[in-house]
Parts: sequence; structure tokens; C-alpha cells
Amino acid sequence: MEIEAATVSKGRPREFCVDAALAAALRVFWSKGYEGASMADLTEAMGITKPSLYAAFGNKEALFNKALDLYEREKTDYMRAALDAPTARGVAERLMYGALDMYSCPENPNGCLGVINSVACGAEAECIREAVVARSSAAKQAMLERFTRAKDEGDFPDDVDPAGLAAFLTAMNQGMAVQAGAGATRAELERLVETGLKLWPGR
Amino acid sequence: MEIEAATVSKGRPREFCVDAALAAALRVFWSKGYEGASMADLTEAMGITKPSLYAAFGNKEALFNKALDLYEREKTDYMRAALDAPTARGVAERLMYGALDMYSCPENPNGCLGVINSVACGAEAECIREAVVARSSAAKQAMLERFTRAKDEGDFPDDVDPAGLAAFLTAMNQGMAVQAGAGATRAELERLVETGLKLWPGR
DNA sequence: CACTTTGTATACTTACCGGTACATAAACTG
DNA sequence: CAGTTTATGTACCGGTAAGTATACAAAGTG
Repeated sequence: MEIEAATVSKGRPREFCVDAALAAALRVFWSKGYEGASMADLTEAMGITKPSLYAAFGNKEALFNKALDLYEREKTDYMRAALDAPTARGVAERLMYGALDMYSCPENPNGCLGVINSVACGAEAECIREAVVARSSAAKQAMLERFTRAKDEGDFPDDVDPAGLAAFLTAMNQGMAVQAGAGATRAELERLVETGLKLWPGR
Repeated sequence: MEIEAATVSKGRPREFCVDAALAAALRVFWSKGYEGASMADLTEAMGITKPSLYAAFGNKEALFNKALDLYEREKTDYMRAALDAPTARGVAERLMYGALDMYSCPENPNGCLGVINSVACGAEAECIREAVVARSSAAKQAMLERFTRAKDEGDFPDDVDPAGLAAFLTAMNQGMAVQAGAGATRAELERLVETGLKLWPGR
């Protein structure tokens, strides 16, 4: 029993980089969705064979969950950062422009990994849907808490509902994701964001 | 050659109602999406066997397109009617409350048939996606024309963009669909609609 | 050098996919 | 009654899905 176990592997070293393979898998899931991505799609994009994939990641579902972790860590971190803005309007601006940048970045697949996999598909993907929906509602909950505080701080008038605003920003994000997935241009999404911010209460 | 041909069929009469079967198929596509709906799912829900389905509807894709026609005719007709409202705010109200009613009706599957099938899945469903996206952008185009007219009529201030408002309402509808598909309650969607209308310009 | 451990490659299994051939059943026409 | 036409039910087709058994290759350890 060694504490620093596995720093030097015992058997044959693996011939691929796990992180790079996971990043490639993320792109596939992001483009095609969980069910639309076949193991053949994944292994080809990752540059490995099926036994290597199963040995390194478990199975398709475990691979998806690891890819989802990577997605949140690298692609939706702007959401967490947005909540630190000093005003509610600042939060909304950072959220919408962050989403705009992500959805219109030519390096990324179109749309949102979460939205793609939260709409219903086959029964086998139900646990995938639940995992994605859980993360989405956690994000919405964080927004709700931030806007509840903002209301106490007087960021917007009494007649607006913090829960309504959280749902509103969530809907805007989801709408941008759907429209981006359907092929909307950056200019079109920009117009949407600017309209959303023009309607935002206060200021 | 008879003008009133096919009013009385020649061979063995079919034992099921085409309209009822199509309605059942619509529910399956609406719940599971095009790719998530297997022929076994469809035939079971429709109460017919595969050869009957193929004889009556062609193939899976043709069946989907007929179901999509039915969906537009019976479920999204509120959109067409909404554009007849006398003011832009009236249009927005009818669109949002119409969507609210449809997405929270317990008789209907959760979410929106269009949104479910416009997010990317496997390559085989690409033509399905294109068909759905085409209808969605037609709806958006109709909204744009209505709001362009509304702006001329002074329904909202000069600094708001009709195209932005059309994109905004489309995004709200899509966001409601995603949230409804993820299991949002009617009360939650109601809050979203009321917030959206509170933010709507003018009045 | 043998021996163990781990990764890779090929080929396979089982299950299901969309779609169809074929035999049979139920209506019509003569 | 035969003959035609159309619908139904069963059983099947080739293709592909996720997942795996097995043989082999490359490293460390004695």
C-alpha cells in the first residue's frame, strides 16, 4: 500500500492522453447529443478503440458524465463568474454576453450540451436527462438567490419577481441555445441579447 | 375514371382510423422525438402493425411530417391567431399565454415538438431537423412582419428593434418549452410569462 | 530470463433498428 | 361462384447499436 500510488504505472503505458480524448468526446456529445453519438463516432473522434475507451472511462454513460463535468468546468464557468457582478443588471449582462460568446464561438459546436440533452429522447437516456436537468436547475437556483439579494439591495423595483427574473434569464439562455443550434448567426443572437438587456428592469 | 374516386374503397377496408392513429403517433414523437421514437413505440401506441403503418403513411419520415402538420394545425394555431391582436402587446400576451396553456396542459406531452426535434441528434434525422427549423423560422418571420407594422403604428418606442422583439418572443417560447420539458410546473411557467410581459416595452 | 500487470486490436455477441416478403383475410366486381 | 384488390399478421431482412472475450504487445519486477 503506497500513498503515492499510480504515479508510475506498472503495466504497459497507455498510448493516448485521457484529457485530450475526453475533450474530443465532449465535442461529439455536444454536436450529436448522447443518443445521437455512437460508440463508433466517439472512438473515431477520440482516436482510440472501444476496449481502450471502456478501460479508461467505464461505459458510454460514465464517459458522458465526465464530459459534462469538463463542459461545466471549461465552458459554462462564465455563469458562476457572472453572479459576482455588483448589480443585478451586471449579472444579466455577463450572463447574456457570456452565452453569446459561447454560442457564437466558431470553435464550439452549435448550441448547448445541456439543452440538447435535456429535451426528451429515448428511454435509455432518461438518467442522462436527469443529470443534465439537475445541473440546470442548480444554476437557476443560484441565480434566484443572487436576485433575491439584489432585490433587497434595491437593484430593481418592488413589482418584479426575482424568481421570474431567474426563469427569464434561463429562458433567454435556452432560447439562444436553440436558435444557435438551428443555425442563427452571431448578429442575430446579438440582437436578441441587446433586446433582452433593453427590457431588463432598472437603470 | 370517376371524379368521386376513393369514396368507397375497393378492397378490404382498413380496421383502424387513420386520424386517430396519426394523433397517437404525434404523441409519441412529441414525447420522445423523432429518433427516440422507435417503430415499435409507434405501432404500439397506434394500435396497428408495421405493414399497416407503412401502407397508410409511407415510412417513418413521412409519418413524422404528417404528425407535424397535425401539430401545427391543432396545437400551434394560437400563434397564427395571436398575430391578429390589435396591438403589439396584445400579440405578445396571446403568444405567451397561448404557449403557457399548451405547455401546461396535462393532456399534452411535455415540451414542444419543434424544439425537441430542432436540437441536433443523429445524421439520419437531419432532414427532419431542417423541416422543423423551416417552420420555426417561418413563424419568426411572421412575427417580424407584425412587429415592423406595429412599430410604424407607434406601438413601442423608436429604440426597440422589431427583429429583436421577434427573436425575444421566440426565445421565450423556446425557453418555456425547454423548461416545460424539464418538468417545470404551470406556476413556474406563469411566473416566467408574467415577468416577460412586465418587461415588454410600452404601456 | 520468466512472470505479472496493464493497454491495444480484432472479432465477436446479443439486441434492436427501419423496412419488407409472403401468406392470408375481407371486401369488391363479374 | 371465381377473380381482383386492398389490409392484416407473422416472420424475416441487412445493418448497426452497445458492450465484451480473447489474443497479443509493452512496460515493470524478480
